Amino acid sequence: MQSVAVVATESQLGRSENATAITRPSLMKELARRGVRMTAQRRLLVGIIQDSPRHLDAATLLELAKQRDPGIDRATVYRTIALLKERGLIDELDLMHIEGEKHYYEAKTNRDHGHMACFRCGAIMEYASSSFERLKQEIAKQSGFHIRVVRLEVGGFCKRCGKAAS
Amino acid sequence: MQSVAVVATESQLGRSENATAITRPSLMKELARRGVRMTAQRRLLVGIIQDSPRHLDAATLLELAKQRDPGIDRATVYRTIALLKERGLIDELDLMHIEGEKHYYEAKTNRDHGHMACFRCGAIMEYASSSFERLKQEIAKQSGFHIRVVRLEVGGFCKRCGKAAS
DNA sequence: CATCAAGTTGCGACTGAATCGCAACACAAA
DNA sequence: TTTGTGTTGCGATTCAGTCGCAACTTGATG
Repeated sequence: MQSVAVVATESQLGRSENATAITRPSLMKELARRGVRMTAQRRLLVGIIQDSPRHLDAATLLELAKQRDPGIDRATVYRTIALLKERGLIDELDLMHIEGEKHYYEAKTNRDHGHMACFRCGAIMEYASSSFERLKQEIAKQSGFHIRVVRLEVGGFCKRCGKAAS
Repeated sequence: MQSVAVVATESQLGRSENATAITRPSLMKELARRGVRMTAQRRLLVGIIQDSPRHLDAATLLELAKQRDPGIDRATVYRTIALLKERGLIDELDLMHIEGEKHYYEAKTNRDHGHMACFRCGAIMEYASSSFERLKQEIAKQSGFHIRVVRLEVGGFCKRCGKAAS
């Protein structure tokens, strides 16, 4: 049995060619479709999340948003994150708390993927594979659990840092 | 290809019979073996973690410890948790933040396992399987990543609650 | 078994993420 | 345009976790 994996650094996600491409459906359209009231602030925040090549934490998202709307408030950022999370449009990550206790967010992709965080250099890599999909199905089947969100995080040392350490 | 899984509720962990038993090596002995200085506080905290059938958060651990040593301090609890975490003797969980932002801890078992959290009833189930082991190995092999910790968390609805909802 | 340096504890002050109630405001349906 | 409902900004607040420091333990050593 072979499995095809997608291993990507943050900025490469979606450009991998050895497996099903990873894509992000439009958050804005999804919200409109579901009849969620759109405000200038939400459009701004959702746009930033959608277009970000990095995993954003709430404080960074606020900073980026302030560059375009200096009046935007922290509470609005948290409320918008909660909105997107409840509706399953973004995923929340801890990235193994590699840098403090904050949470990171990313627009949900068509394929679930895990995150590997290097304790030494801080690199974040994403990993999607058919084995991961199979594991999810197995969990659902064997336990009768109805899966809504999956979070797979791996901490350790990346190839480079693993070598450097030994 | 078949995989043998261990599905267990919190209190059943380790009593499953359809797969490799899940066991917890003695934290106390491990610490002694590694030459870590033992104090009354550490012995108390480590004992509580080791024997707990539940996943403990820092505040609960502090409460339990205070029943036997009222003078014990929050900072000591956090410092002991950090000590055990650094040495890879306990795992840190979020349990999908099903109840606030706190972290939960459990003594590391001989087998990695994921946690399923039911958004409706709050039940926590553990899941270990050979597919999970295979996925870990695949990740390590394909990306050259040296895995230290793995966290697999699944949020959704348990069998009961899934039925009740529909 | 007394000594003592190094490691650990308790304390209180502090940080930083996240939440809340409320009055002012904006959206979109009519 | 109007209007009611949902959203925002603000400031105060909560809550988990951290830190510096003086007092105290531990366990290695003679």
